[in-house]
Amino acid sequence: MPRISGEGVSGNQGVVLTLRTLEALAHSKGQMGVTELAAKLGTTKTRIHRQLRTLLEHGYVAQSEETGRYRVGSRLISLGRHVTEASNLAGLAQPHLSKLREALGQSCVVSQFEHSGARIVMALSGRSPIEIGVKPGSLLPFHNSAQGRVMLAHADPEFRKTVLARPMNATTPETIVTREALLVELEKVRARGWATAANQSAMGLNALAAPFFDASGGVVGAVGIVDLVQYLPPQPLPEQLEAIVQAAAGISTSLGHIAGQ
Amino acid sequence: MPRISGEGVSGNQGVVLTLRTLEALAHSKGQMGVTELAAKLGTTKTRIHRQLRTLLEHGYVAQSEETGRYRVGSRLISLGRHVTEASNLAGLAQPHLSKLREALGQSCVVSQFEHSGARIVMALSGRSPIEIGVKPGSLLPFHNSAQGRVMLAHADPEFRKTVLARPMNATTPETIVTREALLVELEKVRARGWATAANQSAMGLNALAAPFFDASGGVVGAVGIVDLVQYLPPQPLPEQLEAIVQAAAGISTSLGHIAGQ
DNA sequence: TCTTGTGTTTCGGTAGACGTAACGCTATAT
DNA sequence: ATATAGCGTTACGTCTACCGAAACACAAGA
Repeated sequence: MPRISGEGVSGNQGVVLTLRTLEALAHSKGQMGVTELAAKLGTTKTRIHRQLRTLLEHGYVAQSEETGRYRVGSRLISLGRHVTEASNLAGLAQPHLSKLREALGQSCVVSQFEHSGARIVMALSGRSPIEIGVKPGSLLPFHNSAQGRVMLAHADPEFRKTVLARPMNATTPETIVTREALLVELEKVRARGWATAANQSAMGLNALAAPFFDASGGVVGAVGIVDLVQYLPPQPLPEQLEAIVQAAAGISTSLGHIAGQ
Repeated sequence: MPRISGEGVSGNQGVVLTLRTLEALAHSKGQMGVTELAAKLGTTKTRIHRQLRTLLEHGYVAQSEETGRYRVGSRLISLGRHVTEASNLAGLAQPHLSKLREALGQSCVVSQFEHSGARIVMALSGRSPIEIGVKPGSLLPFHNSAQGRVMLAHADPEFRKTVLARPMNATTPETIVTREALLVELEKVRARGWATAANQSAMGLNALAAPFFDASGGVVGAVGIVDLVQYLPPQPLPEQLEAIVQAAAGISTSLGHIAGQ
């Protein structure tokens, strides 16, 4: 007999499987097989297969012609574009960034997590007559920038592993370029929730960054300040730390993240 | 008796309604009611309501506490982020942009459609010693930029209407600032598939842009070139037109768009 | 106060989704 | 070569979980 509604369980239950399937496909960078999905989602192959058939027919997923595995489809991408546009990271982060600039007077930056690094989304230049900052649209490497490090530290462990396997170039004599050293640094960063990068991308330059997260707990991007080491020491001032952490927390909240993991 | 599979109809059918519901919510900027959704999707209130209940329980949609209407939820936003990241407009467009720069030697730009204007995603500067271009991350207005105009011309008619109702500032004496004149220009742009903007954002400057689309046929962004009017006349050269249109078509194809609307 | 609109709930019947099990097929290992 | 193991896919009968029509509770106007 059907459980009508009562409490807790209600509505369609096939739907949640579908959405979890799409989530799994979206989170996995490449393609996924039926069996793999069934195992990951704890259900039978048949169910997954039927769902995928339907999704395939409507263009939400696509199937590799040769391997038979499935990947995100064009219609889902289109949906994703509309959704992210509605959420609008730049607009959401702007008040927090302005407040940060107001409080510290230094160059402030918001960047977004991408698989190839930290993409600068927005920047406000500091009050100092000397222009220190990064250009919007540019991509910061994971290994030698505060923004990149703090994202990598909070990213999916498996993804972190693949990044650490990539070769790292030294932009200064002090740049961390060995897998082991960076691993140690990242562990420290993850534990305290913020990262610095003194003399890492250029001598005399430092940055301080903290991550923000969305509702699912995944890291979306980072907010940070950039300045000369003289004004932003390797061990940042308490007010700088507090301001950054607060700004990051504010953006997280705006993104629907519930504090406390 | 169940129609097993046969041809045409197969798989779950509740799923497609759910996804169409999410699409409807994503496309409408604000919130939507149960009745409204039911009418739009051609089904009963009951069905929609149950779907929404399930989606609500899992965080894919959110419900306004006071009006009872529904909007996109945090978890869907998170999904959208992952999906769009996987599609990666910047990476996709890069080869086409490089080819364009190669062919014309002028400053080339890719921008993405946003509700407040054309957001510059990527730019390559030209071969000329004089630096002409736009900075990545900046936002071009709809009314006085070629990129903005070509997007607006191909955007949803209703959205175009709301944009045209907004006040427009004149950045040069020649800038089109009246609703009627812009409407005429947009109609021309839509018909021929490309836009220019000579002396519109600054005197002596011109731009040429063509739009690209995703699989659903919606405009995603535009690719364009920027140069002095001297080198990019109000009526662009045939080779410039051809190169731009080809680049745009190439990006469309990469995005899964099937040529011919 | 009556009407007309919301979003929400109930309820029985049925058709559509479910699991089990078998099918081709391709690679890998024997 | 041959056997094995894994993949994505299909078949089919059971049964459950979704569906539609109609009623409900509440809000806003007339």
